Amino acid sequence: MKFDNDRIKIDGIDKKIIRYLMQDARKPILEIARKIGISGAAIHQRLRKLETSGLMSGSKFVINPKVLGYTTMAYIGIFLDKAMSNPKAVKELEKIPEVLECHYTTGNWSILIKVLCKDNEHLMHVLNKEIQQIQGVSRTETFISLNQQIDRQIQI
Amino acid sequence: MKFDNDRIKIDGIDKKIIRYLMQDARKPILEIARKIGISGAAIHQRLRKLETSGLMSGSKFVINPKVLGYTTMAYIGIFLDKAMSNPKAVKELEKIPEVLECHYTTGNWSILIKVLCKDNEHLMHVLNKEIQQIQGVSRTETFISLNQQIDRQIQI
DNA sequence: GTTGAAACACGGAACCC
DNA sequence: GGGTTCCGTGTTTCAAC
Repeated sequence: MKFDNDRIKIDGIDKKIIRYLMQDARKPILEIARKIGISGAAIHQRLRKLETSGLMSGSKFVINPKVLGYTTMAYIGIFLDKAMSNPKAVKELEKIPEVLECHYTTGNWSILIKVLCKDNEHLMHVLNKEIQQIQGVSRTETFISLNQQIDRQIQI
Repeated sequence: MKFDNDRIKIDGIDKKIIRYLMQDARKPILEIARKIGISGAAIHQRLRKLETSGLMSGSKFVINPKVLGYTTMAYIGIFLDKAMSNPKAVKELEKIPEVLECHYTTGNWSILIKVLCKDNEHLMHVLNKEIQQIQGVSRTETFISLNQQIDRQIQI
């Protein structure tokens, strides 16, 4: 990736704006303007600057998977055969909707993924019928998240 | 957590609305209305229903940590002494801003965390000077993410 | 940085099917 | 229950200062 600037100047006002929008992306800009004490147009200009700089890469509506019945989160370390081309495995993992994250990692495994399933049975299915079926996957290690205590973005 | 309904009915229109807002929380509702082909007020009503149901738990502005120089992501498995009360360790982890996620997990470790650092030196500091200093932490295993290939929410 | 103004979006009320 | 239109209020997004 390439950005306009690898060194972006962010002053205290920028930080305040970002902090407000990081916790609620739909917060009206005018409301933030009133709280900070500058005009809405000024915030608008700063936001445009932050967007073109690449720092703000968009906004997401966060949904609560528990309401949909997704209560079982797990991390799975995947061992791949040496012969297997890793990108091919990632392409297959991408097709599995339960896979939320996928990392190439140092250490024991080739790949570490995060999956979200409805229950243990669902997880079992994803493991045996989806992940283990991918060509090149030799072995997996599963760590079920019993309870997620922290979930946040980097602080500004 | 308790919700109005554990079984929420979500029809095709709801799904479309959610999908639009999941990729851009600031997308104007009227714009979505035009694309779907119903009135803005109808979308507004559906959104209120989805919000009270607990499914939409808010919106977040996503920032790109790379622009701030945070390029090293890692997962760290933490072994805790049996004597240690885990919640106390989590409280200490919460104070470390580089810690983005924290899970109690099944398997080898007591806790699995995700950290985001500027570089390996920074990660080293967090490991040795922050995490290892927490009372009850006996040993850690670190897996550096060389490349994150997938990062998404659950599909609707 | 500000103001001002036009265009637009939001969110309620009243209503229809 | 859903959907619609109408409308006052508030917000976004310009340009000009």
